[in-house]
Amino acid sequence: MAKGTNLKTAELEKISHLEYFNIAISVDCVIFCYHEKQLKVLLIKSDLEEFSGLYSFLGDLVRPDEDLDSASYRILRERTGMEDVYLEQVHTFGTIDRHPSGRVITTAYYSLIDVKHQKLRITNNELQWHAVQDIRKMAFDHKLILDTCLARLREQVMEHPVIFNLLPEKFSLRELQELYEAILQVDLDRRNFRKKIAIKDWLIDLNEMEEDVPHRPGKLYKLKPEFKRKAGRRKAGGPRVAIA
Amino acid sequence: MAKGTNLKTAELEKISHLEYFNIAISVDCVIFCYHEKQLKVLLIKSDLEEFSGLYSFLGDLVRPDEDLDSASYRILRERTGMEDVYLEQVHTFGTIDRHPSGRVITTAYYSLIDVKHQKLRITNNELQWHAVQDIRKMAFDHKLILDTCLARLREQVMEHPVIFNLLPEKFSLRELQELYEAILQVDLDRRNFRKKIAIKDWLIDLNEMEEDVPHRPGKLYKLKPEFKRKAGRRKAGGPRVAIA
DNA sequence: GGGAAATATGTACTTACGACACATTAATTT
DNA sequence: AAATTAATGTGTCGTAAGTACATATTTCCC
Repeated sequence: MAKGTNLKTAELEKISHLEYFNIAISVDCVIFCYHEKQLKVLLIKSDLEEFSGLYSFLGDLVRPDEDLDSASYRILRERTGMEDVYLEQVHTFGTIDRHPSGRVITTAYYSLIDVKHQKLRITNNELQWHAVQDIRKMAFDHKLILDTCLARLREQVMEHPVIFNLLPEKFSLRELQELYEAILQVDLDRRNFRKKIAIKDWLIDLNEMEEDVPHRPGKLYKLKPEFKRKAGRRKAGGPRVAIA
Repeated sequence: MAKGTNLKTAELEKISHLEYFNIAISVDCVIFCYHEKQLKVLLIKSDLEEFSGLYSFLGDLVRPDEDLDSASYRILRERTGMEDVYLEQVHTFGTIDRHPSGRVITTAYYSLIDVKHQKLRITNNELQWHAVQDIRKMAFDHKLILDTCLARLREQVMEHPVIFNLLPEKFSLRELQELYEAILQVDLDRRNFRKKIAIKDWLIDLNEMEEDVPHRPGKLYKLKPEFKRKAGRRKAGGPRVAIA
């Protein structure tokens, strides 16, 4: 009987027998961007017959010689050309029947990227951005993965300055507010919104103005460098004691 | 090239070749209890030479015919005799070198149990409860797992009524407060604490008193049934809009 | 130059948070 | 049985944050 993950010799022998370990492990990347006032994710059309016409997230099997986190970075790099992205593990999905071709356990990561970033290159033209709101069905259990990542994103956005990874370096407060509204699916009062952002003290006023907007331009801001967290093991940080 | 988790025939063939999939997957259970005014976890002494004298969490390899979640339930059932426990997935740890005997990716779950529960049976006398505060080093990367689960527990405890899984059915407000203090490692003001608990409206006043306490007994309460969440896929729930 | 459409800003009300002190009860000791 | 001890139980006030709400200003466009 196995005792913890303390694999004894007997158990190690099992590793060399396929029947005991025919579980594959993959990672799936839920890549969010913000475009045309909508929160979108990067999807690819499934090539399995079972899921014809449905889309799935980008994923791949984890290689024996790479860390789990590295696998998700690799996928991002290979598919988007971007190097320095916000990426966070969300949840691992492991029901027996989630993959029609066999037992595959997958770890989902979510990523936030600036869709206008210079380095972004979607080479594969089977890849498409889909507005989160419009997605009803997906291949595999990917709709569940999407919902789980969305819930996590909403939690994170309430507490941490991660949202800025979806925006270009310089942005206006209107853009920022519209992004919050797109993610949280609520309307926010402009004055209260600005008050709270001011209190957070996350932003630097660039003393520059928007350009090419059809009406009066707003001021541009950027995130203070100390709040830029790309990959994010969430800091354990002392609890703010609000009890419960 | 693999495309998502859409395994093509070519990729499925890889599944039948061990060299591509010699990654084992396990689950580890971080089982918390509350005893003698301390938050404790259930540990077992590692039987690997590399980790002699160190302790690890209970874990086991995931079987091909069980869900990932089921594997953690199985371990809990086998090791504690308990059936209906609070259990939640926390994080998956997948660095290459985390297990000295080979590539093992593990998904950590945390569990909250009432140490005085009638059904609790720790049969194996190699299993011991250790106060979280006293734990310095552990086998594998289990100290990291502990810290991650502790951080998650602290987050959860601030927002959701999960803490009651650590207490017996009936408890006093003092016990509840001491438990919050043990988990969050802070001192709480009794009056403010009671005020907030009252606002939450989680409790039923049983109109009973503590017994066998060395001084004035306090009133006993129990959690309202509608807040009892055993296994907890966290409800996605609409965001409370506090912006950011 | 006038109109349209956006930016920018402040106040009053309400609710939550945090610090803080004293009377009451029951068990224990004298 | 009276006094002591150690806990339970409760309320107020000042401060900070959250919410609702209206008007003046700037720039673009015609």
